[in-house]
Amino acid sequence: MGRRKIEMKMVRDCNSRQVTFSKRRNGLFKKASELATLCAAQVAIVVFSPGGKPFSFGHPSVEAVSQRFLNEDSKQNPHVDEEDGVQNLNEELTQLLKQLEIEKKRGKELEKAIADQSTCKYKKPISQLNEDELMDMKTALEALRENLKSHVNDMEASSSLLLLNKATKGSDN
Amino acid sequence: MGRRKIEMKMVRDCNSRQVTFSKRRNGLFKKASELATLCAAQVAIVVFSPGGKPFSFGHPSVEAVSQRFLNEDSKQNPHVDEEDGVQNLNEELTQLLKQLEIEKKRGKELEKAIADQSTCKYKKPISQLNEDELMDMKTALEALRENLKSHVNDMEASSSLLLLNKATKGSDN
DNA sequence: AACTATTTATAAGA
DNA sequence: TTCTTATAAATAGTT
Repeated sequence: MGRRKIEMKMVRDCNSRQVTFSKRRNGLFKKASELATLCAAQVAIVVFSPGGKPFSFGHPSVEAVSQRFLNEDSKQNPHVDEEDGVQNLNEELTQLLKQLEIEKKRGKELEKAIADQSTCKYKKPISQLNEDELMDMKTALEALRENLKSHVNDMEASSSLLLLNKATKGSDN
Repeated sequence: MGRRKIEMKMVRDCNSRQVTFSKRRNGLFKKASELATLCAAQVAIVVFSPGGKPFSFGHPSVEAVSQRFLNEDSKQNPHVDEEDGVQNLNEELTQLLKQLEIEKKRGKELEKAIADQSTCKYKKPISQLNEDELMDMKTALEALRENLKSHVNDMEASSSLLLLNKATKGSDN
């Protein structure tokens, strides 16, 4: 979003990557702040820079939001308004299908990354890889994990939908 | 950022607030995703809507990033040198491998849970939902499960590869 | 859920 | 690093 459109791939140059990180981290935190203000929402963000340095944003605080999130998680009950059953279902389903589209796209890149690894591009010991090679490997692994994570999220959403069904169904049974 | 500039105060109208929340939440998560991709950064976001409904984004996962954040916190060891390439990257990889295991485990549990629920749920159509919705949902679920399987396989392969590398590296470190 | 008129974010460059 | 600026992207209000 600037002088040129950039590809959505890891920025190669170490310096540029750091600059991009700083700028975009600021942007992200600003957006989060606005979301919290405009919508009276609670937001928590934790980011690790490529070098492993932690940054965080929280409204009202990272800790408060985290705790609430963990509590909800242990409740096991998605708690959705029964009146809006179908409506919510549609929205969640739409969201879910959107995610699937994104994942399919990302899947292509993933295959490529895996292929690269398998074809002994990285058979050297890790300690002998140069920085770029390490970043490649790290990115490939993260992409892999991100891909699974998305599917896990999808499945969680589906799980919620199923629970919702159960609740809705229960009301007229 | 649209037809007009808006004041940075809570949106009064309940409906508008919900719309704004949805739009901006999507925007925030997209930005987070881009930051992760472009900069090889780890990001976790948790948001509660004005209605109290939780949403989250994580790369590689909310849990992984949170854990790492909490670890760093307890270590009270903020000595991270952004320029220290290989050493840090090795640590990153170790971290990622740990997280990989967590995700794999989690994914399998979810798969089982979904399987249990879906066999129970789809024996009978739910009266409040129309046929299209049900079909979509079923299709989505089936696709998701297949995708998860293949990606878990990918991850296992990749994980083995990296472990092999690490073992090799151990001998000369 | 789409569509634009605008505002905002930001990639390059200084 | 911080500022500038041309351009891409996000989004507020609208349909």
